[in-house]
Amino acid sequence: MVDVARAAGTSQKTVSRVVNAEPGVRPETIERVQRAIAELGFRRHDGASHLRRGTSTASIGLVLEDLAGPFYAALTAGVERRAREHGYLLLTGSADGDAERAGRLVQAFAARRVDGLLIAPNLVGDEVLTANLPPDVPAVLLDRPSADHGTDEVLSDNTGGIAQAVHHLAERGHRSIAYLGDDERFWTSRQRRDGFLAACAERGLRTEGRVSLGVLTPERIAAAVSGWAAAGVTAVVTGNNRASVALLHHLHERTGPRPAHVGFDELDLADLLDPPLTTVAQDAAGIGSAAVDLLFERLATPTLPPRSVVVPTRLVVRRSSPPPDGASAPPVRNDR
Amino acid sequence: MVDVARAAGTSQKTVSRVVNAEPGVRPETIERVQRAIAELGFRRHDGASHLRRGTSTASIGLVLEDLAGPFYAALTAGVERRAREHGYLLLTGSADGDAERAGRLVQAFAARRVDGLLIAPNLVGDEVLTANLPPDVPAVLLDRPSADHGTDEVLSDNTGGIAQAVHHLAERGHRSIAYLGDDERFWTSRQRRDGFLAACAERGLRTEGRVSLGVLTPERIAAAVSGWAAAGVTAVVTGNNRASVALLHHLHERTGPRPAHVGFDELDLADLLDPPLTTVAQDAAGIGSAAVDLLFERLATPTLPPRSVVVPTRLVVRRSSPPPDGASAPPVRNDR
DNA sequence: GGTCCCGATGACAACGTAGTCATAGGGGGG
DNA sequence: CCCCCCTATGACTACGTTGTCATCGGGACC
Repeated sequence: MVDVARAAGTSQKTVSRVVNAEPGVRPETIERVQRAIAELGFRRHDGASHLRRGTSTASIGLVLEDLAGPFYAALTAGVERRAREHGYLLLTGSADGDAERAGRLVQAFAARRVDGLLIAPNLVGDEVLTANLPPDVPAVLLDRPSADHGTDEVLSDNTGGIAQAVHHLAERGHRSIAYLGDDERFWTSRQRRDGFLAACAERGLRTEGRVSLGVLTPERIAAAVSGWAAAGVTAVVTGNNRASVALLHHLHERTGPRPAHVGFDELDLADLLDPPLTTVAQDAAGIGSAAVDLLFERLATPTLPPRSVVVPTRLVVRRSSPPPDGASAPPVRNDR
Repeated sequence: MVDVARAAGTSQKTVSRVVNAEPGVRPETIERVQRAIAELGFRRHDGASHLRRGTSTASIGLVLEDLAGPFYAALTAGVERRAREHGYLLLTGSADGDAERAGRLVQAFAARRVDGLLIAPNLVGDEVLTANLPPDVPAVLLDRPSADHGTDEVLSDNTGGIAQAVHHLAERGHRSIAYLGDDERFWTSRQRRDGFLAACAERGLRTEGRVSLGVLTPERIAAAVSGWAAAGVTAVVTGNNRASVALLHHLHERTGPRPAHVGFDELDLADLLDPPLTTVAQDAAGIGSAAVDLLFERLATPTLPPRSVVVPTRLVVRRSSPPPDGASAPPVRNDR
């Protein structure tokens, strides 16, 4: 601005006025300053401006588990869209399963003075965040709750979504349903398993020996599926995208009767599979934009109590979940 | 730092020394300062630090077409990983097909004083970027060249990848191959079409009436496919992910003989489709990390001439590209 | 003509940090 | 015992910007 002022034959303060479109500058002065700005290629230094103004940086930080997965990509898109609507910029980073890395990201974002943080890594425990998150930086947890409920959070309706899957299968006549979950270090894996157990209990369905949670190795899946076949299982619910794909691979390479299958979380090509996969679709973009909304509300009113938003899921019935062999779908119950 | 200094009974400058681990501070002083930092919850203001130091902000800006697509998600992951290895933070934004929005993103990133820009939106013309990109901010174009070759660029080997697909089909005995491309406003759509024409010419294959480029409406695809069937087409190459999916949907809802199909760009579930789809896989993450490498090289040596990096593709043969009916695969030619 | 007021502009300080240089205190060598 | 040098520390200033207040000139009004 000093250089521009010299070129325009005015003071640095007047340049500031022109740059910020403040009133009370003569039109011809504005003209001179703008010409000088164009000639010198001047750009305002936003960092210095924020420093002096003491205002926010109009940016938020997003910590993810990984950037490439479709769920996180859709979530990021939802976050970025809503943030941009507010004129905010988005900083992103992925933890890649490393709690220390997540902590460093949180600290780096905080040092950049982001206005708030959105924290989604599923494999990282609370302790790292509470150790790294400065108390004056508002944060929203995504897709996972905080243990002490001190922060806002946005969750998928895991329990309800799994219940949708179980009820759908039960209404089609399945009486022996299994659950295949991902690594139990994922909170969502455990949460959805619990939802599965609850929904089965509500339906009076047995679950003993029908639940498998853990790292998705082909061996574990093969063992689980063959055990289930022996137990008369006719339908499987998979607890996330990766579990769905793992089961599909297993079934793909194997002959014999195919259990009905409902997958939690939508797959891009679900309707092109053979058979097209019935899924419980999560609204990843909706989770992202809801989180941004929570964050802005908290920035406006820091004294709000911690809130928890549950984003509904949607059952997308395709052809992978027919009634079991020999049974036709019973009439739909009317009590729900 | 002033507050910390008061609490520690020292000067602000000594706090700065402790924070930056500068030598020449007595251990007990360090101790006192660190205690005060912990008590007050002090964090250094990175923006002020960068301002005073006059150094870079250790951040780069990434402008994408959209954040949710699998190609862009993988690309972002590659960028973020490499940037983090250098201790850089990543700002992201999507243009969503809007050139003006892309320009605003470029300006916002430049005002934040990012050290460099990575620009990937495929639907946006050069003019917006040249109008918005300050000459002193290094930029790398991704997945699309610049018209005037003034900036570095990283491209997929579109021509070579399409040639891989054509040669693969030709070697299996196909003599009448068609190309289905996405909206021709995408530079990659046109580039891959040209690659298709060149590869067919090299093989002596006719292309008249076998190339369809444009918005992927079901109507256009149906018209193209039925036209091709009349022309004796036995194999189709699709020019990107969306074209592959569109064609798969069309084939899925239609009976009759199924042409062989090779898709440009990998699909997550390609091997679970029926039949599993032969693809030309792009290395999206490799494109991203190569772009970051180019950027850092230019930051180190601003006088480098503009460079163009072509990232190779990889043909993944699956079962959607068998020889045409009645033909067995001829022996593989040895001249290549 | 004097006073008041308003529009336009500039001088100065401050945001939080780090570089430069000065200074105080202490120990060793002459 | 004096001087020198080294260690530890602090005062001051600048980075680029904006808020505050002062100043200057001119026109309107009495």
